[in-house]
Amino acid sequence: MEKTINFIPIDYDYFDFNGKNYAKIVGRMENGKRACIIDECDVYFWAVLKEKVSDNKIDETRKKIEKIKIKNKLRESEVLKTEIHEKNFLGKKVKAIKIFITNYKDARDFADKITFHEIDKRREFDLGFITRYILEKKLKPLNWYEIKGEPLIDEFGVNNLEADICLKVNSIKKIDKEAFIPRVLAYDIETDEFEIGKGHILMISIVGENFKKVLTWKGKTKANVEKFNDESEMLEKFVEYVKIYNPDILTGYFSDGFDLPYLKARAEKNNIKLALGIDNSQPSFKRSRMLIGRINGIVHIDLFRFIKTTYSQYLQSETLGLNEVASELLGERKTEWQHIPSSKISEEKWEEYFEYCLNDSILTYKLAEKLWPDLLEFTKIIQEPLFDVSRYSMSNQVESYIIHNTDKFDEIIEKKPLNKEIGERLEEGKYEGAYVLQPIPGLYEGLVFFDFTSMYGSVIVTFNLSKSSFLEKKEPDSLEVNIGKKVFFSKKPAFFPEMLKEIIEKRKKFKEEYNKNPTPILKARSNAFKLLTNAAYGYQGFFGARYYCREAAASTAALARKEIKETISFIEKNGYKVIYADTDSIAFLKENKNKKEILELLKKINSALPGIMELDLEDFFKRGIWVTKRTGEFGAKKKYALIDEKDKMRIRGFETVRRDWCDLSRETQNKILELILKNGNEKKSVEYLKEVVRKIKSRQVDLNEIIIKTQLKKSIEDYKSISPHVTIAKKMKEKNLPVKIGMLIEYYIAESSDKKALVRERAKALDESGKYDIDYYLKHQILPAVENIFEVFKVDVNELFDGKRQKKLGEF
DNA sequence: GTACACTACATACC
DNA sequence: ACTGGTATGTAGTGTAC
Repeated sequence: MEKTINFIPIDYDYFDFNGKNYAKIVGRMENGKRACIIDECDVYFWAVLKEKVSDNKIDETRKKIEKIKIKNKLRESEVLKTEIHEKNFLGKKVKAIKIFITNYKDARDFADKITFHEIDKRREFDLGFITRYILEKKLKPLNWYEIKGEPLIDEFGVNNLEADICLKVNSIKKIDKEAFIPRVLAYDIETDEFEIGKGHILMISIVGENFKKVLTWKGKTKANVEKFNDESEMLEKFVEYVKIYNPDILTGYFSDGFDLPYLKARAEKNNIKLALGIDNSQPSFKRSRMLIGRINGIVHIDLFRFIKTTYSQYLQSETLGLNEVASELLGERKTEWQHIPSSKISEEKWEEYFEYCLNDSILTYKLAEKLWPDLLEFTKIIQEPLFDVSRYSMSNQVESYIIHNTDKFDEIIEKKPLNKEIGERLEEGKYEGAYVLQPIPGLYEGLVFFDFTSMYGSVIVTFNLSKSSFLEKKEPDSLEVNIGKKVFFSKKPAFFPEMLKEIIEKRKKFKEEYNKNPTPILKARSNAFKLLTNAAYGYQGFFGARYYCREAAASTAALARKEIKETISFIEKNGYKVIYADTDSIAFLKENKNKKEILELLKKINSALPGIMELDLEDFFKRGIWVTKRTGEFGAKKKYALIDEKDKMRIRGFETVRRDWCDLSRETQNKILELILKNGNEKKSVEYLKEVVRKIKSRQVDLNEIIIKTQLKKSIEDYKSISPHVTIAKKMKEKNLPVKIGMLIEYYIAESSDKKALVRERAKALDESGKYDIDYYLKHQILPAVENIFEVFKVDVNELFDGKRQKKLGEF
């Protein structure tokens, strides 16, 4: 008996049954109950025919293809049928054979066997089944559908599923329904060893809506804390609570790489099953570059990964740890907790530890709520499952967007590059990128900043730069670009620039909508299109891209250079003095002109700009300072400080904004820049500097002011050059402290009897006692940060740092 | 023994 | 190797004088 449900697909999976592929999709119905639907779809790929193959030959080829069989240990696959279609491929009309097969996993093997002379290319054999399913059936994640289907009782093993209804799909119809709010459960674990599975899990916190718990087998029971006899009982209860809460999303912070694999490892050790899946399966892990943890029927989201890959560019945070990210996005910090061996934790201290653990889950839960609009919008726009979108890199997001938007263009999808092709692409080396104007150092009064809106994106659209419009040789009415050699692009609109044009238009539309009606959803939607726009250029220059086109990327940069240089000349021709420019922004002196005149200039520039290119007024600034490089007397690029008419500072490139400088030099430089920009001269800042120097020399500076933090970017053994932070990392490892790739190594530079000692030999971890090296902090932390600023005013601060006086002090 | 060029590395800008 | 190139600047290292 056919049943009808309203359904929102959340988690996508597939399985094989009798050699065929089936999609298994878990979601919710409007009453909040869980449903699972099972569906099949055509599985096929394309064989693109060479030009001018006769119909007879095509028929022969089809027959040959239809006879191909693939036999392996698991199954026997065959070609079900073939069809001939007129399609587009990279800007050309082509004839292609659509080859329907029984199992998508064998597509590549089939493709490898189709080597007939009449066939030019094979494509779309490298799409995942879920992607193919979503493309074919248009059952897009996190949209509402009316599903008609036959209830399943025990077919396909669905009787083991914790779902209220299971249907074998007959029909799918998109319907309009209001926003969906998922059931989210956040979790966090605390362990006594950092290495996965090595120690015990001391406690697990879980937080959902009106749901807060800490499970432990340590300390004492209290409100929200449940104590168990051992780790094993605690783990079993954790699974039980997840089942009771019945979440759509289970989320952690860095849980792909830590919490989930740790839980699984400890469950194994305790001989229990971590049956979190709705089919009672255990989490499974895939190792690509990093570990990825999947739970059947529940979307496991590692918020750290989503933030790192797609969200971090909005953030100011210097690290992407939970503490900094939560404090920036939520205005809340982690609870204080000093990690000590669990054997040394006293009764009262356990309570603090529970609080700490619970708070991590609370923050994670709140972050999930905060980021939900972004996750939702990204998923709906990219059209891949939430699980994948929350982990995709930007190039992956762009590529998936393309894949799910090719049907409008009737395009056959390009294949992923093979390793050999990637090698070749990498060998081509870099191409010339953006233009940066060399500034003349000085303090300037009254500045205007213009910038191009989505410059590279608008260049790609305006000049139609892409793999499909790239021409092997010059053609009539083609665009010629010099990228070291001459390359040509067709003017016939190609699908990549067309798609990007649409993305840019949507971004504009949703931004306007957001300005009228500022909801988080509209903001997320507009941001998603902005991110896609910004990533499109990098995508075409990325060696791993299906639509990689070095010539298009290099031409985008070349044309952007041309446009900004012409704009600079134009501004200068209109009597303005241009101070600085970088890639898509131009700074010039306002002089005695008023805002209206500046806007008129802008209008004049815009009327002459080609295509959809557009220059925008970014802001006016009261003052700005540019300094020299430390080596040589030229103005430094990418380093300047501004103050706007509301006295708000904007500092770029200076040590102040670099996390690998100690707070003392960052704060000193920041204060000095502030005093100069506010007062218009250096007088007060000299006094300020003198005071800082005096403090350093008289050892009045606190340890936390002089800590230098440097990231460990690879494993210790891989370093060819042993710098201070690597030395400290080594020492930490010897002391059995956790040393992981990506962590910030903290140290300070101490005095040493050996004056010739290298910096790394003087570097000390924070718990090592020592006197800070006055000379080092003066000459290597403060002086470099301020010297060039004072040089602008012809003030030589070197005498303040005189080494002799400092030595005298030390002798006392 | 020191000055200098060079490499390795980290981090920022857009 | 998992978006692009441009740029500054420190510390370590090898070499010329």
